[in-house]
Amino acid sequence: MPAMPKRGNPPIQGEMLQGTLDLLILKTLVVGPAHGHTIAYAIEHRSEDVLQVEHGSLYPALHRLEDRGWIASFWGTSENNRKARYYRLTPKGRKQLTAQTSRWDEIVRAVNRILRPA
Amino acid sequence: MPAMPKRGNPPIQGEMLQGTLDLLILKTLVVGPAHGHTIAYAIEHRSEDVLQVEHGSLYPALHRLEDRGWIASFWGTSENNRKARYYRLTPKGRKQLTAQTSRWDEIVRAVNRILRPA
DNA sequence: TTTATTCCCATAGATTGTCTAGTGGAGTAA
DNA sequence: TTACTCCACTAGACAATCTATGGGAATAAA
Repeated sequence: MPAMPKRGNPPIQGEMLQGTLDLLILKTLVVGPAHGHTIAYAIEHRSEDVLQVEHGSLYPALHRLEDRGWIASFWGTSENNRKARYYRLTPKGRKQLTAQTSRWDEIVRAVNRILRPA
Repeated sequence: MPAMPKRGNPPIQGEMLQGTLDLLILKTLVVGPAHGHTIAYAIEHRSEDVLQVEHGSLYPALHRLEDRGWIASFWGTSENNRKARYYRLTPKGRKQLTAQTSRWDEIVRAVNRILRPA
């Protein structure tokens, strides 16, 4: 049986989330380390299911962020007693978060200037 | 000699503009038909040079939008007396503009909920 | 004990949209 | 004639995502 749709409007995937996933992951890790599943769930939940995070996007993103030194990983045990790879924000990642947040704000302002000129 | 940098922060290209270009083109055409050069200039100017539109992105986007029936094209003569392909918004494109605008707003709200929880 | 289910990590291949780096033609100015 | 600007367009590379899997390990059900 196919899964029931979540609710409300169709969730947003790649198409418009592009480039934003990294920012959202960094932000999610501010409160403390987390593993993949938790990160994806947090983003979906805190966006009220508007944003969807597919596994095929999540793991490449995590590896990408780790390669760049913005997050670091270690093995641990999840709340459900499963082996899980935890990610934590590095100092470099914290700077990135600040930078990417203002970049995001700037883009939103710029797009809105076009969509809704004064 | 290399071109001088425009001004202020580095302009935003693809990386974060992704998926937004179509929306911006549609919006630009609301006031009337325009050709490629004008469209790119309008987006850059009205965003106060925050958004950059490369030709290598612009023309594929225009062809894409035309394929989908959201814009239509015709040959004309530019203000500088050059042959130019003008694009105009179709009724279908007008609907798309409305849909994509609220979609954009929804994404911005969702991302902001994560970046700045209440 | 066996089987099914859930949790978690991970990858391969296709697709999409962008970028870089050009080509070419036609009007205009030097 | 030459150089320059305006305008359209393309090829090839690249980056981030998606779809569709696979697989291991803990738990629950049979």
